[in-house]
Amino acid sequence: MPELPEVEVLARHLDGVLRGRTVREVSVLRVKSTRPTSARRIREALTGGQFQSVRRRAKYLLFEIDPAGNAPVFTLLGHLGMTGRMYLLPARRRLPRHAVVTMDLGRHQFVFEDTRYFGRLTLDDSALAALGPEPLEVDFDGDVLRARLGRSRQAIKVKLLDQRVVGGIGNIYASEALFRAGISPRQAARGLSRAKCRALVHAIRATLQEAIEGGSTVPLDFSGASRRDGLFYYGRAEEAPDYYEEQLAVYDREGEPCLKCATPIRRMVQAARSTYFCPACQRA
DNA sequence: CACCATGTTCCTTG
DNA sequence: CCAAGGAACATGGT
Repeated sequence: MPELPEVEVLARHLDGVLRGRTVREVSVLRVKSTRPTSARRIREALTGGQFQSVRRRAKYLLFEIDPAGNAPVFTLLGHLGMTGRMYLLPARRRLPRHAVVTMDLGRHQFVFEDTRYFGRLTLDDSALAALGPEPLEVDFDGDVLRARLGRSRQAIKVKLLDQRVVGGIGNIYASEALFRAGISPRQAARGLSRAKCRALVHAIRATLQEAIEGGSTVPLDFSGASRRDGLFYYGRAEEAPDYYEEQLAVYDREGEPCLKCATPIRRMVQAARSTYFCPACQRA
């Protein structure tokens, strides 16, 4: 689920529901999910604290917390991994099987649920330092991307997944942006011209922005209680229109006609991940 | 049983 | 030292 647009939509939602709320109690049900911070440190840091804001950086959620007492404001870092969800439930509501961290907020409880345990809720923010630029910031342009690609011979698709190059793009939007820009996912990063880099940046921004808007205009169910939700699988309310399928031009559409030229979409594997592309619109 | 999955990190190889 | 590839992490769906 979670690439930049999904995390952005979730961050806006959580900011609205958490701002000003006080943490009465914290339960760490899976020690793994807070590492390297211990469960005890998480409890001590958060208990009695108040949420000031929730923001996003790349695929990370940043919870600004004003702690109990006179201690300075600090940041709690969240990452959803592949299957993480974060949402509020009424107090005392039964927890899902894979709840990993919960916080008692009074009438509600905050739930971090994570089936595969790849996600994190931690005080360790060291991962932020290595992140590349935010793709939606104005200073991210073709020349910035080109400089970050450097002399690498690696395929551009693989490079877009490298969070040090640019932050927030995942496997779905990497394929989508390359299709939109008409660039072959196999293209060596160092071989992209200035013009191609500009086109790619434009495609990345448009793709991410549209996904954010799509997620913002649809009623979302962040608990995923309604099954069967495509990309916003954390995600889309059952009665909502089938937004996801309509949005994605190539991802998970192997064998289906290209929306531009009707050539069958192909799937291939790069760096052990699926890449989808149109062999006609995205020539090497 | 086989294969696949929206992510990150670590180990190995060249 | 670096770049690149692949496995590992863990669970569930098809």
